[in-house]
Amino acid sequence: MTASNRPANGAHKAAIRLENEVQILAAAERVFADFGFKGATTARIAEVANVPKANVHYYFATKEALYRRVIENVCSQWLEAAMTFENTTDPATILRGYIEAKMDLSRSTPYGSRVWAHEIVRGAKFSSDYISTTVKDWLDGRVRIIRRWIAEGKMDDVEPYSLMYMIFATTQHYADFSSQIEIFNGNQPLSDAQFAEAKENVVRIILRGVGLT
Amino acid sequence: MTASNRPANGAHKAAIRLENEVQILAAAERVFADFGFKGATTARIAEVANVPKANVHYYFATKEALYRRVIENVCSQWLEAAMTFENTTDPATILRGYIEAKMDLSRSTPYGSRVWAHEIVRGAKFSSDYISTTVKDWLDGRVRIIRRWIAEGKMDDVEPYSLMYMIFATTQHYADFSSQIEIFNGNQPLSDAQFAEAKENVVRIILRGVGLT
DNA sequence: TTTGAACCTGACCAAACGGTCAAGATAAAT
DNA sequence: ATTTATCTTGACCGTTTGGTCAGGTTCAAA
Repeated sequence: MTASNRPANGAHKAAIRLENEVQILAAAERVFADFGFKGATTARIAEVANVPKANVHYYFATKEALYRRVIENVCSQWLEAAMTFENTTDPATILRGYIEAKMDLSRSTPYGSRVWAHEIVRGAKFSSDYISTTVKDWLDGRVRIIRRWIAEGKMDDVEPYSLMYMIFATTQHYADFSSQIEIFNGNQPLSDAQFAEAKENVVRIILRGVGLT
Repeated sequence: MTASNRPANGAHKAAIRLENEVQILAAAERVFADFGFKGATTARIAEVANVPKANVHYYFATKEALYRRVIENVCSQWLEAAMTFENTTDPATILRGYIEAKMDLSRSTPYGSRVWAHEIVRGAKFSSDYISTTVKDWLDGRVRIIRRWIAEGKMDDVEPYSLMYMIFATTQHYADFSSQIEIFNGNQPLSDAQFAEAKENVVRIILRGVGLT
């Protein structure tokens, strides 16, 4: 663990650790998504990650510690998707960009969203600290931006929290409830074309709904 | 209690059974909502229902059977809320009525919604049969009604499934993610006034979003 | 009053679980 | 070459869990 100026110094061991951690975290995300915190077993996570169970506990002391790491990874991914709010174009473009980014995340990485869903439905027992600080600050910032748009007459006078909750709920629904959507779609996952249409519909209804088209 | 003031015809035994079943089902709904299928324990359900654990298994053979009953109860409640679609007034009134009924259910009985959320996020393992028959038939019926409204030029040409998913997601969000909303609201549950405002905002954004105002 | 069906429950069990550990294997530092 | 630190893993353990069961109680029909 010493800082070294020799490039090859301990690089192999470090690579092993990194690769194992990544592999275990990816497996944990899938298994927690499929079974929730209590339902997921370290044995199953080890099996998916293709390592012995004892090795999971070597890299992550407890199941809870592993779970917390997964939760944090998911949330930081979402906050990145919200960078569109920093742009200085018109509200319609900004909101469209955010909704589309959120929909794309539900499509590309649904597991993380489902872990988050399990966690919140269960009462946010492990993540309430994180939500009440980092996430709340972020949300309040966006709400202020929306209030400014309303004050400037650029959009309808809607309650910004209601709007943001609608965006959260609708976009994440395509990840969290994908099994239900799949059944309604004749036991077929949404095709790329179907998903693109859904995305456009979501954007259109919300933008028009707040008077932005 | 003497035989004379007891109901005739074995009604007392039937009443005992009914009351115990109701009590256990109510407790199960709460516990499943808080912990999911795997995380919930029959011991905890028995404790909340105020009966010995063995009695839970006397009335419901397995934990899975109990869970299935809870799931079905929730869903049939939702289907009832959709009776508004049978009315013969204008689309705006019908949709408003449905959204409001769904929001009210999220407010009055959030536990059932959260059990459903756990179940679907986990992959609908126990409910896929029910969804692909009863629920799908119901949904397809509403979709046909919406398509007719569109054909008659009464509302915008939006994909009806996308619209219904948005209504599902947004209304159920207020039950399923209430712990998150509570944190964003300064660690206070939404007051009646706040919830009424949220409800009105949801109705307004969606109705305007599909061209119904 | 008798009889049998339905209800009740403390005590129990096999299986599954998160986590531990000792002993060995591998890589890095000296 | 030797030592030291990290990585690996099968075997193991105490606890929790869903479910069982025998023996008891209550109720209502005959």
